[in-house]
This record gives sequence, structure tokens and C-alpha cells, in this order.
Amino acid sequence: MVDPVVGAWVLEFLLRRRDVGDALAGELLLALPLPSPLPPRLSATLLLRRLAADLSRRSVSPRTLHSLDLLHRILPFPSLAPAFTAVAVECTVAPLRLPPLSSSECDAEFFDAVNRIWNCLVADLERSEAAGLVSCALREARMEMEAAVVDPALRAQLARRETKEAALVAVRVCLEEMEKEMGPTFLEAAADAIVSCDCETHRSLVVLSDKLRAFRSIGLESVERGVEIGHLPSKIDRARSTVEGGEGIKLNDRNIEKDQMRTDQEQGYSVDKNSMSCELQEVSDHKSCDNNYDDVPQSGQMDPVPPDPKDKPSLMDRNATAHTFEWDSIPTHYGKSPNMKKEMDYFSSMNSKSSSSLNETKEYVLRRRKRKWNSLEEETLRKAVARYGAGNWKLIKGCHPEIFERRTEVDLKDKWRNMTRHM
DNA sequence: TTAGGGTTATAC
DNA sequence: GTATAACCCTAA
Repeated sequence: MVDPVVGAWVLEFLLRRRDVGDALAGELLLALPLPSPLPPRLSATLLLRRLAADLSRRSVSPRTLHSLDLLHRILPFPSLAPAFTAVAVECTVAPLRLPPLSSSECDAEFFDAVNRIWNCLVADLERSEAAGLVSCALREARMEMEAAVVDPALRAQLARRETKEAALVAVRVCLEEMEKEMGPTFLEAAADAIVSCDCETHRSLVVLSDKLRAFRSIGLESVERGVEIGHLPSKIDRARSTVEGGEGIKLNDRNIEKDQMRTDQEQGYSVDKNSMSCELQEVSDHKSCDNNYDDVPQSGQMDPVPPDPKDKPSLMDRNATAHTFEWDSIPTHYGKSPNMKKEMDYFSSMNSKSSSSLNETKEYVLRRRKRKWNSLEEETLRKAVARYGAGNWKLIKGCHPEIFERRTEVDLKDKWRNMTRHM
């Protein structure tokens, strides 16, 4: 099984290649073992891929805005602020141009967007550590949007403005600058460093260097065939291989000391579980994955005697959730799946079965990282309950897939219970 | 799919 | 240590 750190290096390298399509990128994301939480550089790379995908589709959506927000929390580059402002404006103004809607319906959508984006999201940003995104231009835009709420003439003027083109240009500029700022990938930097080193004693590193060079030069179709770097397993293959103790991907000879290669800290990687904020771990639709850094679960302890599955647990027995360790996020397809729970179970079982440090005869339930509800989510839930009624959680989630992307129907129900508990 | 009880994490 | 939010489990 390839080390998750190496998996992160390989994935970063591949995601930065323009000729790796989104479909292949998605497969790689599922196939490669990755550290949890993801290294910031890899998180940023994933977000940049997402922005590039939006650009290629000429799509400017709340998802784009979210990507920029998350990127800023990882790498607070100055070019993010203008892009964020331009995208926020476009996301607000776009409803005014919806052709099938009547004027009043467009206005209603616009008011809702002003509330979601400017009154909730931007207001949250101003209070949070992401305040760097809050520029003078953003404040001016906010004033203009708020003025347009009460001024039909200004709304008409906004509807005619080329805000989408401005947003696309700003995102493109931001993307180019960030890719430039990030420099070469870790593998490329490592390969260059190794090649420039004439130390004879590091023969194994030179072997790796040759492999990396070869890897850089081979066509992606070879990668897709999985021949040059070993078998790239499908999701099912991977699950099977982890259960059966299969090898998975082989990139290099494992006689290379891991520590020799772990210069990732200098490269901006962090393998410290606690060093990343909650939001960073939600970055860009990650999967949960094996984590070989910690040999013990983050929370909870192993039960020395696994319960007999035939025995119905007593109410006094400790809940299975006590045997937990956190997984960090819901993967890309998770929120889009018709059955999130099944996928959660799938990833949970994959983690519990593939964690080499655990006794594989035991089962552990992964517990999601706690995510505090932000005011946008709360406000949306409040309005949705007023509109559709409490109890229609699936409908509510379905009506706001972007906002509740990482919440389950049960989460909505629980949150509403909390919100109404003390009323 | 939902409601309700239970568990865990976290802020104070 | 306590209160509470977030999350999980399970019966209906």
C-alpha cells in the first residue's frame, strides 16, 4: 500500500497537469491513499482544479465563491480578493437576468441572493479570519447591492452590466497568479533537487529521480492504463485490495527512507492533524482516507473484546459511536448521491478496514468532524422551514443543495431541534 | 425518511 | 464539571 504522503505528492503532481481530465482526476482522488487532513498544498490544488473547471464551463456560481473563500483560508493571496468580489457580484446579479422569470420573481431571487451572499456570507467573513477577502471594492459592492434592493432603476442597471465576464476574467487572473505563486509541485521540486545533487551515496534517490522524470514524460494514457506506475485501482478494487492486503499503487522502491523524502514541511505541507481548521478539511470535496500518522484513533478507544454481532446490545451498553475516529469531509459525490448514508458507510468501512494499525477484526464507526453551522445555513434553514414546514428535511436539503452540501437531512432535523429547543 | 433518544466534542 | 451543539443509532 502506498504511503498516504506519497499519494498526496502524486495527486498534487497529476492535478497540476493540464492534460489530466476531470474524470481521471476524480478517479485518482478516489484511488490514491491520502493523509487526513489533506496537506494544504493539495487542498489548494484541488480548489484550483475546481476553479479551472468552472472557468472551462464559463460557470460562475456560489460554488465558485465557496472555492475562493476556502482557497483564501489556505493561501491568502492578494489576487483572491478581487476575484471574490467579482464572483459575489455576479452571483447576486445573475438572478436579475433569468429570462423565464417575471420581473417580480427576478427581484425576489435578487433579494434572496443579497441576503445570502452579502448579509450572511460577507458579514461572516468580516468577523472571521478570512477578513483578508474583505476589500474596499467588496464593501463598495455590498453598498451597491443593498442600494439596489430599494432602487429598481439600479437593479435594471446592474442587470445590464457585464458582471459575468468581469467575474470570469478575475477568476482567470487569480488562477494564473496562484498557480504561478505555488511554484512547482513537490515531486518536481524533489526531482530537480535530486538531479542537482551529486552525492553518490544517494543512489536510491537517483533511481527515484529517474522514475519521476520518466513519469513526467509519459503520456497520460499510460497512467490511465496504470502500467507505468502500477495498477490504479478502482474504488471497488481499492476496497478489495485493502481488505485483502493488496499492494495498490507502486510508485517507487520502498527502500528509500521515508524521512529522506519528508521535506514536505519545508514545501508547505503539514501532516499535523490539528494544524488545519475545520473549513480546510472540508475543502473541495475530499474523500476520507487512511491515516498512517497516528496509530491510535483520534477519539475513543479500541474495545478489547468485540461484541458478538448476534447479541442485541443492551440499552446500557456503550453506543457504537464511542468507538470512533473522525473522518474529515464528505467527498465530492457524497452530497450528490441519492443515499449519503450508504456512502458514509462505504467510506467508514473502507477506513476501518484499511487502517493497518487497527485490529482488522474489529469495526469502528467514523464520526464526522464537528462543523459549526454558519449564519447562512441557519438563515436558509429558518426560511426553508417557514416555507416548506418542519419535517420536510429531504425537500429542504434538495432545495438548497449548495448551502446544505455537507449536511444530511438528519443534520437539518437536529439543527432545527437545537434552534427551537430554547424558544 | 423521519423522530427521538443517546453519545461525543467543545466552550465556558 | 456543566451546558450545549453536533453527530450517531435505530425504530417506525
